[in-house]
Amino acid sequence: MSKLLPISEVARRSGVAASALRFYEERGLITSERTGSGHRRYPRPVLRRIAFIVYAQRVGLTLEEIGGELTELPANHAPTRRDWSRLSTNWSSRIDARIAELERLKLGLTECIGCGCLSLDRCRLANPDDRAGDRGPGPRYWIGDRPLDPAR
Amino acid sequence: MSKLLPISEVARRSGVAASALRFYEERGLITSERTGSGHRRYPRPVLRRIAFIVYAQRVGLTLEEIGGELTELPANHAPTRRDWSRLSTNWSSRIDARIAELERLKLGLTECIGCGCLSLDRCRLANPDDRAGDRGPGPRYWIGDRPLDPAR
DNA sequence: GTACAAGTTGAAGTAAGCTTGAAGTCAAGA
DNA sequence: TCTTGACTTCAAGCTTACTTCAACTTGTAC
Repeated sequence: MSKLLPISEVARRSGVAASALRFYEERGLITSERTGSGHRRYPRPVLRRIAFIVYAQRVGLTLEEIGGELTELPANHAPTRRDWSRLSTNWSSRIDARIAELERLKLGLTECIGCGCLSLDRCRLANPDDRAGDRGPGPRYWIGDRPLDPAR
Repeated sequence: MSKLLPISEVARRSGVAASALRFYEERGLITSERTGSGHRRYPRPVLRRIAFIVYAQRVGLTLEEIGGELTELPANHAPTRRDWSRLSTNWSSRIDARIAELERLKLGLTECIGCGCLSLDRCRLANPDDRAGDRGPGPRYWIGDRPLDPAR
C-alpha cells in the first residue's frame, strides 16, 4: 500500500488550506481514508485531483462543475488520453470565449479613446440607445451577452 | 433642465435591474434626484455611469474598485481624455494579465495531452513536487501566482 | 373613488467558496 | 502525569453582488 498523507501534508504540498480540503471532501470532490482515531489519510493521487480542481477553478469552472468532471475521471489513476481530450476541447473553448470577451473589452477601451468622442453615452460602443432595438437593452456590444467566466 | 428618468426606464435602457440600481445607489456608485413623493428620478448621464459600471465589472473590477474609479470621474459630464487615458492603461494591463493567464492555462491543457504523460501528477506542468522547492506549494505554474480577475 | 401599476424602505435571503470558532479526542514528549 | 500539537465535527460567519419580501405610499386610468 502506498504512502498515505495527513491533511497538513496535503495542504502544504497542494497549497490548498486544510479547511478547504475538508470542504472539498464534504462536497465529494476528494475522498480520504481514516486512521483508527478518525484522522484523515490521503492517498498520493489526491494531489493530482487537487491540482485538477485548482486548475479547473482558474479556468473558470464552479466546484459543482468540477465535481461533474471528476466523477468521470478515475479517482486513483491518471486520466486517459480520451479523458484529457474531452476536457481539452471543452475547456479550450471556454477559455477562448473568455479571451475573446476580454479582447472585445480591450478594444472598447482603446476605441473609446481613439474615436474622439471620449464619452460613454455618445460613443457608438457605449450608447445604450443605439443598441436598444437590435441588441436589447444594456451594454451588450462590449459585454458580449454574458458568457459566464469567473476568475477571482 | 434635461429630462429625468424613472427607475424603470433606467433599468430598461441599461439592462440593469431596478433592485441593482438601488443597490448601486446605496453603495454610492450612482445618485438620483427625488420627486416630491420620494420616487427616484435619474438624470440621463446616469446611463453612461451605469454602462461604465457594467463594463468595469466585465473587465473584472469589484464594485468597490469601480466606486474608486467613479469618484475620480465627473458625475454628469463625459470623462476627459486624461480620465480615459488613465483608465485605459490601468485596465488594459489587467485585461492583458488575465488573458496571459488564460493562455497559460490553455497551454497546460494541450501540453498535457501533447507531452504524452497524460497525468496530472507526473507531468512537469502539474506535479506539485517538481515545483515544491522553487515555486512553493500548489499548482503555481499553471495558476500563475494568483492575479485576481473575476468574470462571473 | 377605486383599482392597479409603480415606487419606497429595511431586513432578510441567496449563492459560491471558504474560514473561523467552540468543544472535544488522541498520541507523543518532558 | 501533564501539556502540546495535530486533528476531529458541527455550526456559524464572511464577502460579493444582488434579489426577494413585507408593508406601505403614490400616480394614473377609468
